Amino acid sequence: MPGSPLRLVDVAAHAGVSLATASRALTGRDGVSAQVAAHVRQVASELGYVVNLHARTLAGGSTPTVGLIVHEIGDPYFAEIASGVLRLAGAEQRMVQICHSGGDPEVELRQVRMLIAHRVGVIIVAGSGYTDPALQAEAKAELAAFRKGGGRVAVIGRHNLGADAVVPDNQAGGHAVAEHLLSLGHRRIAVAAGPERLTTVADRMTGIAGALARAGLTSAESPVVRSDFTRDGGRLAADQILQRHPRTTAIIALNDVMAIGVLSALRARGVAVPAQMSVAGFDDVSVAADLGPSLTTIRLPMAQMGELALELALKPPLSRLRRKWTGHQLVVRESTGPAPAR
Amino acid sequence: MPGSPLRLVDVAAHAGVSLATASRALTGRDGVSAQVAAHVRQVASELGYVVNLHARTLAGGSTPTVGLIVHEIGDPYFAEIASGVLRLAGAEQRMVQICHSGGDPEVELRQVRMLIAHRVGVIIVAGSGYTDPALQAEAKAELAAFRKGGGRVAVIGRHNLGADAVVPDNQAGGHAVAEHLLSLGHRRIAVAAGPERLTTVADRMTGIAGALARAGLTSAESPVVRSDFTRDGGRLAADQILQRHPRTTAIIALNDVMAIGVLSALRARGVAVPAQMSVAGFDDVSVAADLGPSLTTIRLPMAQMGELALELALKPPLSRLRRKWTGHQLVVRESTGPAPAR
DNA sequence: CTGAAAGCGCTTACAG
DNA sequence: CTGAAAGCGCTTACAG
Repeated sequence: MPGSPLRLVDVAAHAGVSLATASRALTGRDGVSAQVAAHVRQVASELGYVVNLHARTLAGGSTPTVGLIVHEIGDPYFAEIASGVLRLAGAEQRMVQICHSGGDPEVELRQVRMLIAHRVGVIIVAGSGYTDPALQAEAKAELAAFRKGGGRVAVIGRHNLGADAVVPDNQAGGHAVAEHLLSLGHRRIAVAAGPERLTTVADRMTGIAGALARAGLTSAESPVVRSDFTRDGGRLAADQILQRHPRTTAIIALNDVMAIGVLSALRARGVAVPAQMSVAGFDDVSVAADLGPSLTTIRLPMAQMGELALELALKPPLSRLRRKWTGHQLVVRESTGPAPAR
Repeated sequence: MPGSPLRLVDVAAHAGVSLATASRALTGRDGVSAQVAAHVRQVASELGYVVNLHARTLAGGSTPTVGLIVHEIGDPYFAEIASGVLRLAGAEQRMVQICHSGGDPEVELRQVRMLIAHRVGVIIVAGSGYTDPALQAEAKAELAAFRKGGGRVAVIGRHNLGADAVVPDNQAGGHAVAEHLLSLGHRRIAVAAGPERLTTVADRMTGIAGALARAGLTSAESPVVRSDFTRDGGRLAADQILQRHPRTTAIIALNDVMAIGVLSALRARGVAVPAQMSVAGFDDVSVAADLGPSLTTIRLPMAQMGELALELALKPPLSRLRRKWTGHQLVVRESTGPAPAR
């Protein structure tokens, strides 16, 4: 029965109450007797009434729509986060608008503005923050105004956005992978890193560098090669490491997608993993277990992080900022092994 | 400068024209001189004006928002399709609302209704159709009414939804994988299939069955094991094949995600791929090349399919239905090899 | 607790 | 080509 959608007046008429009363009943406002409210809701659901979101929003009601900003939805890290957000949003009867930032603070700002202009009720920024707070200063100001107007915000990662945050265990995770490789006897450990400006990269590096320094490795023994946070970036980084740091016996890629690129480059060059070179990643995207060889990595609960972020945003705001740490877990698989004897 | 958003009246005042003229200028309606229109647009962009979508939609204007229904965004097949949709939508200044159907026709119907109730302008249904048209009859009726009201619809896959469609080359692709395995000398080829009611499954099966029958394989030599269209489904199917059809030398999984599960189960059981068992998938998700062993599969251009679907939906509707075939490509990698000698 | 009325920011006939 | 006015379907002060 896909007829022309019925309006709140229709529901009101059926229920024998005024438009105002019907509105109050359905929005859960008080100012209606519980009986009348229940009756109206009953009638509405029997009629299959669905509020016109645009009318509601225009009239100043709250908007249930969630805006989610990711770097790139085709990246499994973000796809899994989005999956968590969608799951919870579905249960809460909320729609989710997803947009790409490409990991570019300017695009991110544009998307934030777009979402605000479209009057979403909730904004979730996933993906890394930027080590230079200036890069997010404008977005922070926009979001502050948005919150003042009743909007809700949560971020995933260490951002400078002044919002409740789900914070991945990046530093501790970095420490853990590095310790793992050291314990296998590696003393020449290279890092395939993503862009320097990302806090995710910086934090993981901090954890790794701390562990390596404590073990007495010099910077010549633990070179860092910068590249993109993508599969191709991983390939490039691996090639550079092989060329410039030929004594390397282990590579830590700062995320799994890069690690996949690293493995691919090593295979192309005929370098056996882990016999000649150990490789570790970060995130534990769902395919990590199925790679050839399966990937040792740090597990982060991406889908849960997405749910948690939405949950945070939906809670009544506190005067102080909330911060939820995700925890992490070292998952040892085939791609890491003892350092080759020399 | 995140102040309170400015309205069209403000732009009109700045430009020295009436509200109506400003509206016509910005929506591209005619009834304004080109000069005035250009001036208004200039002023609007200088002021950073962004239309209030809800007011526009309520007033009867067209809604730029795109609704995208996928089975599950965490599945790389859908993540890659979504990536294509988001890319084009971004270029067209459109927001995309994504929701999960879980591959369940009832949920799909509910989501279609939700999107219509939320007055999106475009609906894209990705994921397989259902072999039983009755399962989509209601959704088809809803979408027909939606289109009559000016809404635009496109689907990806062979649906019974009466809409323009991007149709993956499922049957021809199925034929091609089967031929590939036959050419390698396999005569005991099992299929790890997804749910029977999905047209994607049916079409891929048809292609495979045709090739196998032409080669003279009996149904005992080419058993079909049904399971979920997931990694776990693939594991289960592989275990069953090993148990009940021990002479099998090749397994075709009806999508890559299942193939990943098959590879995983075979590894757990110590079955060498491709020495003892060849494995092929379907889709060529981006990790297929990096699995251990890398996966022979049929490549479908997922991201492009997403773009194409949105492109179709955005074109002026034709009286007849449009149908775009995707093409396919057999990608041979390490997971398939000659049938083992007996 | 309930209802009549104003108003949210647009678009679109309707006049000129 | 341009403008004044009605109306989209809600919510929310404002009266009662």
